Amino acid sequence: MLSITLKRILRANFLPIFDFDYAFNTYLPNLCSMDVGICWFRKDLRLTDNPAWTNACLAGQVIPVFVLEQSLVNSASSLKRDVFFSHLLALKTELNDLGGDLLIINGPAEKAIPKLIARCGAKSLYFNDDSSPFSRARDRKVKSLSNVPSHTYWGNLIHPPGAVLTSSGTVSKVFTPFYKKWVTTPISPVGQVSKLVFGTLPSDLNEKINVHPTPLMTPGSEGAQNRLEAFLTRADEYDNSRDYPFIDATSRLSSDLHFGTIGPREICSVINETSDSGKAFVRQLAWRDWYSHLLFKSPEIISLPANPAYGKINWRNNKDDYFAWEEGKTGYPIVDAGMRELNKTGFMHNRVRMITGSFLVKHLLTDWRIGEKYFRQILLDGDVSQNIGNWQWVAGTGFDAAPYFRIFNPVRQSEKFDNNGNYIRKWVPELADVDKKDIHAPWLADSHDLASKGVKLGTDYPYPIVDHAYARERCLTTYKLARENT
DNA sequence: TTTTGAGTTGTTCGA
DNA sequence: GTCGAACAACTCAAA
Repeated sequence: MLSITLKRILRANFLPIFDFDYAFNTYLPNLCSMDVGICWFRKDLRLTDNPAWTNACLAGQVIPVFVLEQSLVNSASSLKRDVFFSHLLALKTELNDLGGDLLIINGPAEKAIPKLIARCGAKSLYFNDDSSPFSRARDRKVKSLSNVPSHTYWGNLIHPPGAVLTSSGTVSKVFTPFYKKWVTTPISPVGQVSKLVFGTLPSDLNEKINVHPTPLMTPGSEGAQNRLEAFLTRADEYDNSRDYPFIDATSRLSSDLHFGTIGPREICSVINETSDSGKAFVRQLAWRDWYSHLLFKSPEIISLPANPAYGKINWRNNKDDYFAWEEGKTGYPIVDAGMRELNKTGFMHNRVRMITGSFLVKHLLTDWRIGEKYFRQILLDGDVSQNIGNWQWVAGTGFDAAPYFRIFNPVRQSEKFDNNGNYIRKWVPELADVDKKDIHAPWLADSHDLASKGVKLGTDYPYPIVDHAYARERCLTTYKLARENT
């Protein structure tokens, strides 16, 4: 449960902490006079800082529903699926504890929601918006087929698309001017849930879910609150330490933000924004909004480079290279460590995401969309808008992206950010005994030294699949050619 | 309309 | 080991 301190802070910040005593003891509504509304949960599996839920509750009797989209469920890794189902069941339990339930029905939503509305005689539909093109197309259909008013909110962002614009009314294509506006835009409060009356659920529609509970994280908003609290104890170190993958300095809230077990405004409200670390962290939430706003305004960036100068890169897309990358067998320890952390846990430290992403795109000249797809499937925080924005950044094709000639040197990065090699040792156990001086580039080490640590290159750990200096030149040439041919 | 200044996260080379 | 410049010009936002 929430600590007393955190609860106090949240209340002080007028966020919608549910006051159950108030709801049940002081407000006794007249059931008959209240309209029924559907609250459609999507990537907002929480009851606090959730404007769709808050407004649905205020409006009348509420029927909470989740629609299982098989295509989405099937495209996620089994781990991501289990984490998601665990969150979903946690929400269901939370609603059960309040005397209600979460109806879980099979999609597609454009059939399921209108059917449910008709079945329940609902008068309105509430949900939180999503900027991904898939979501928007589906939501348009749902709205047009529903025959009742839809009330939608951008509850998963700090500011909605359109709220942070340049003086000419566009979304800034450069981050810093966006951020300057963003950070001075007042955050609109989400109203408080002051009453809650559940409508009668057509329980015969409820689907059964098989979950393999994952030991990786406590599910639901309770788990998310625990993670937020844990982060707050080390948040002062964020600015100094967040770049070092072996240090537990990042918030680890990205997956909760993706599934919506916590809301960004709630996180923002407990961060000390006067400190350097607090500012740096909140700035990351601005990036999150920015990428979402950009995708909302320019849905084509889901598959096309935001910068048309890079529309004609001659990708190699070599399959062997790609699979070596995916499996963490490139021969560059920091790259392999990152990919193995990802494959094992569904998470990768941000610094290492840049290194592995840059390696795939620039060293191997693999189309960024291939890496984007893989990350989105496997990452527990894999989110369309964020993944697109970050991969386009790494590839140099995005808005305000890394310049094409900025090519990460995996060895320099490794020396700089994992100097002792502890991150590598954790995820590439065959190198666990290798000395600090040899671990970043084992192919440069004395083979006898390596052998004494139990490593024979080519047998126990691969040689690098490509030479850095060669790959760097190849990348520069290829990108230059693409620019010239535009 | 024109001008000005700024721009997430790097690398390499030479002094 | 440390420092600054070059990389390659460019685009964008704001004045």
